[in-house]
Amino acid sequence: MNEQHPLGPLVRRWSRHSSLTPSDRDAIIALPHVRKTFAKDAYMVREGQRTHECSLLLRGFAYRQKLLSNGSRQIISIHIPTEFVDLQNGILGVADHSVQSLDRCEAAIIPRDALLEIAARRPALRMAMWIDTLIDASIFREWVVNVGRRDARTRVAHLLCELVVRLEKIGMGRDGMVDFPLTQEQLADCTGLTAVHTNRTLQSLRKDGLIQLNARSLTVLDWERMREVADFDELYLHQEI
Amino acid sequence: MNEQHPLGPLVRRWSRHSSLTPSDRDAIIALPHVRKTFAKDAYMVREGQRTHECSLLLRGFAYRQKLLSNGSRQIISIHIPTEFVDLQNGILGVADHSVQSLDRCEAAIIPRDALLEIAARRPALRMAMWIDTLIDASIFREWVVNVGRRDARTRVAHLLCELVVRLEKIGMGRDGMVDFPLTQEQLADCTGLTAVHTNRTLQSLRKDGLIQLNARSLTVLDWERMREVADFDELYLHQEI
DNA sequence: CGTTAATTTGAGACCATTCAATTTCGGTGG
DNA sequence: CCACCGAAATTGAATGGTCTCAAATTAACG
Repeated sequence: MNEQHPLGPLVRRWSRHSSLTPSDRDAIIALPHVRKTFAKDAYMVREGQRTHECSLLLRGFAYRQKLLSNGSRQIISIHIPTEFVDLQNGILGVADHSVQSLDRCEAAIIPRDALLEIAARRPALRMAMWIDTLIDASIFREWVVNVGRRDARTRVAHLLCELVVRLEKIGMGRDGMVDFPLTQEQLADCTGLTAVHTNRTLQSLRKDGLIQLNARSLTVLDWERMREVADFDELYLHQEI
Repeated sequence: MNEQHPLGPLVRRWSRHSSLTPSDRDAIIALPHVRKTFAKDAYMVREGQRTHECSLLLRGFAYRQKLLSNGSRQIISIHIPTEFVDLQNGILGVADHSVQSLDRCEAAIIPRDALLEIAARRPALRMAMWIDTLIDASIFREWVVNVGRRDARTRVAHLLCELVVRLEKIGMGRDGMVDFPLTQEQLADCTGLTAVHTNRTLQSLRKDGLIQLNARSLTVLDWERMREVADFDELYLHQEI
């Protein structure tokens, strides 16, 4: 029963962009792993650390960040369940940034060698892994655009759109409403703004009837107009379905 | 003679991060390809285009960009000789952004299927390709940090550092002096600044005796201090040697 | 229900932008 | 070789978006 198995979601994710044989699916399910729970704000990976395993997020949210010498930080990406938070580290061998949990979350820890081994033996799976890292990269590119060339309002709206779409893709959320665990300060660190200005920007989006955001819950009220305001085109997410 | 062969530089680049057997090297050299010259400012890849081939830059510089609905643009990355400008497109199948030449340049156009085929048969080469795309992604992450959380001066300095280091790695440049084909407007589109402010920022770096920049030539005069000013740590380039 | 974290508000300062004009530079034709 | 041209670089002044700092309010949590 893949449906109940902790690695079932990974099978489903990879099936979306790669065509897997039944035996590929079995190979995923057979991956050795241990489940691990992380408290809120726990480090899942530390910058500079050598990698021996990869973490697949099963429940909860996580983010990747880089700290600057002047004390500020930039969040590089947000991760939602069914995603690897550090697949690239498993390949490059050393983490060039940290990963932290956004809330209490659960992950399947898979030995790096086990992943490399199924990658070596199973063309479809290695392609699926590669594609995962390429989609990651595509999202990074869009983030460069977001922080580089969009004003605060558009920038924040774009990030919200991305998260809602990604959450809906994995079935977490309906009618534009999703669980939303980011504080405004974290939102600010995603968008390169200050927390204060992020607050004012959110108020502006609220006032215009575009979103509703409170108590861990985000709703996009007018998807049509939101998409417009956010300059949002989801092609870069490469999620055809 | 790999030294004279157009794909020789690719052998050398991949050898830096992956260990290749002689037969791997031969397989690279045997890749079918055609040489193609691009005029200055020519499109090498267009956003939305389906991919049938990948371009390896042999001479000259190129950049990837995204255009926004408000008319502005963000440059996503700069590419120098020996790099693929669109390896990820070859895998994902559709280009989510454009690639343009920065000056007159020359590329080896390799059929996508030929690359996929050596990737399928040669573990070391597929790993080398994957690593290339992962290093790309790592650079994107650093760019997010750069435009997101650094002020103009640090931001521009950081970009200059990155380019000098990457150019020196491939033997183009000595003693901090490199061929530099970016206009200030393009520099601005890399850093999310305006051309005017980029100009003032460069002047400030010049005034402080950090760089010399004119007529397609950039020299870092005080590498120690420049590194400091730029908040530059090259770990993210993943170029051990 | 107290305590801390998160959000909100206000006012002033500043970094970067905008717009417009001027100067320099690289390339081209006479 | 010089005159010319358009592109690139430079300068100035005014505007504005975002930041900073500090305080007040609200929400989360044990």
